[in-house]
Amino acid sequence: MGITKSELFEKRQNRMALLAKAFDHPARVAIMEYLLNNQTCICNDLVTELPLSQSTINQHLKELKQIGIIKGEIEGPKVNYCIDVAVWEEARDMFMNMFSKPVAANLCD
Amino acid sequence: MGITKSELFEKRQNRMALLAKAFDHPARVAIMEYLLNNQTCICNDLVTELPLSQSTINQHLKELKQIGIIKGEIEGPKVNYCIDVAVWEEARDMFMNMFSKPVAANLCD
DNA sequence: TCTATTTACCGTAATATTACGTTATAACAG
DNA sequence: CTGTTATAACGTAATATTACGGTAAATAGA
Repeated sequence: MGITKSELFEKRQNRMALLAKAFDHPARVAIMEYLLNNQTCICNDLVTELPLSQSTINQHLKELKQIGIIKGEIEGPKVNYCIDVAVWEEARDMFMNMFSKPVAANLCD
Repeated sequence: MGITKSELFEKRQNRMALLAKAFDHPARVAIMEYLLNNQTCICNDLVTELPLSQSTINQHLKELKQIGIIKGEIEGPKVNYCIDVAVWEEARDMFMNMFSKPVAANLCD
């Protein structure tokens, strides 16, 4: 994107924005869902599963790893990816907290 | 961004990615939180509240409106913004569903 | 009518994202 | 050693995002 002035917002708001990025692209939603259903995967599993090239999928894995919500363990020539439970739970708590706030009935129509 | 090949993913995954965009920038998190706490707001409230220019804030409001998670009602020279409850609940359901799936203990370290 | 308030829109610059092809590397089987 | 498989890394092009200043339009009130 352009420059995001993250220094001007609360730490918590920046953190939530970062974690939301794990879900803000359909490929990353698909990858997270795959990991939820299969515990682990290697890049090639996703290449078979998703209609994207290996390099594109690898880029999404890299971004998810950068966010911290997944981890990769090198195992010979492969890398085993899995969800980082601590970060996953942090994200869950943040979204739960956001969505647990009461919302008034539509006030403008 | 670059081109997102949304036609290649499930409708649900594209929908989730869209809704996640309401939270993938700290300014939008701040706007959503402001609306949760105050029910409604006008653009100028946010200009006072947030360290961003009016045009930038207006752009974020436009994006949130495009996502559908907020609505705007014209009232004289002002526009009253509020959360669209139906879309909010759709987002809540999607994230709840995502985070309700059991996550295996870390399988790679 | 004049003015202040409020918002929307335009243009711009800088930067990030998405996607792919290509190439490099590392482990393993034969 | 060679070929296969798996992944990462590099370069690129196209497009989206973020942010701002400036400007225009619309309403409310003096």
